[in-house]
Amino acid sequence: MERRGGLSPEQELALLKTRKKVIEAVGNNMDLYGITPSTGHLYGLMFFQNKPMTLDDMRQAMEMSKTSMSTGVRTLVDLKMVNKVWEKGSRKDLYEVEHDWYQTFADFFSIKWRKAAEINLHALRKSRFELLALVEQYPGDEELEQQVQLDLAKIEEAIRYYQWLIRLIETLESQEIFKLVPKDNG
Amino acid sequence: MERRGGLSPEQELALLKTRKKVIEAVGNNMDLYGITPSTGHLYGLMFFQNKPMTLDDMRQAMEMSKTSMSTGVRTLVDLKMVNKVWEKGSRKDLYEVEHDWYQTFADFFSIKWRKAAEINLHALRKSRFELLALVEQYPGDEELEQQVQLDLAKIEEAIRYYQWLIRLIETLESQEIFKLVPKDNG
DNA sequence: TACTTCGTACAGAAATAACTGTACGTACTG
DNA sequence: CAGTACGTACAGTTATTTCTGTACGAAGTA
Repeated sequence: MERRGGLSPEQELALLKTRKKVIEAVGNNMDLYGITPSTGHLYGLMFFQNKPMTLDDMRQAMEMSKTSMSTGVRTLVDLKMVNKVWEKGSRKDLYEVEHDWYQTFADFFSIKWRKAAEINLHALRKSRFELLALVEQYPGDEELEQQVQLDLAKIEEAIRYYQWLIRLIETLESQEIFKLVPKDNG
Repeated sequence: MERRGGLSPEQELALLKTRKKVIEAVGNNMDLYGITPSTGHLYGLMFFQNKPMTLDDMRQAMEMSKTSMSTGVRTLVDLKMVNKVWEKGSRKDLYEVEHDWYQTFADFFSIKWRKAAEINLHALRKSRFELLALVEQYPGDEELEQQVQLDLAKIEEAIRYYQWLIRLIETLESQEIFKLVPKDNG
């Protein structure tokens, strides 16, 4: 029986077929991370690779341009889903997936959600300040005060929410979340 | 001083200007929820509305087609970010935002992330089953067993991760998360 | 029953995002 | 010092998504 890479063709085929289904399932749901389908597919491909990949490896496996691989892998590196690794003697950049998915999840929130929360929090606080100033500008104007109060109540509540969200993200960043929701199914 | 809706033009302008900045900040970051910018903007608009809106109200305020409002609001309703409300006497459908943002956050994970986690978990378990069957099909083939073992280890770890993720989402769904990460900044 | 009004399905147009090939800067190699 | 290999910026093309106008079914009204 002819063997390639230690496996018979049927065995290799069965392995690849099984991988493919997982790659597709995982890749399809990666839009939650704001990733395009093809970058998701690239990630899935790298997931089963047992050694770091170069851009040319990816290009060949994905049958796409090297430019696309470059931008796709950059997206994944920015999200810390993939790490750039060093191997002596190689001039090419090497990449491999971060296999700690708990960490990947935490990093995603740390990078994307935290940033959004901070931007919104800043806008809300500025808005609160401006509304309070507006009321002070027209002392005794009850109609104004009433209108402003409606907006202020919403803004205050939103501020509380974002503060909570940031605290939640911090429990992810500090690994404290695993004390609250343990990894093992105890 | 001329008054419209109880406020002077300058006051109204100041209020709208302040609102606009919040709407933009919030709307811009809504891509995290997989929502288009214009649907995000629609959400921001509705957020400051003090009464339920009809599709025609939205069309007018957004200066867009009614069809777009219909699809946009449907997206928001599907995500439970906006609720359809009933008002006697009105033939038109009325919508208002869900102001409990903690709930909105929890619903989002319940709807989107949980679904993705379950799909992936299913694919992974099926894959695990197939790989174990493959090994059984070729008893004593150490090379195969070794190769399969590499994939299996990754799959097992991924399964553990998704199980954890689903448990985390369940703490959101059950409000238990607020015991772990309290709303109030104690 | 005929006449409105409402929301949305659907097809085409407009806008946006993804992908490719070329070109170029950087860094090794001989 | 050429000469080569590498990664990516950039502009143009292709593909996808978003948005619009028309059309139509459902439900209310006279």
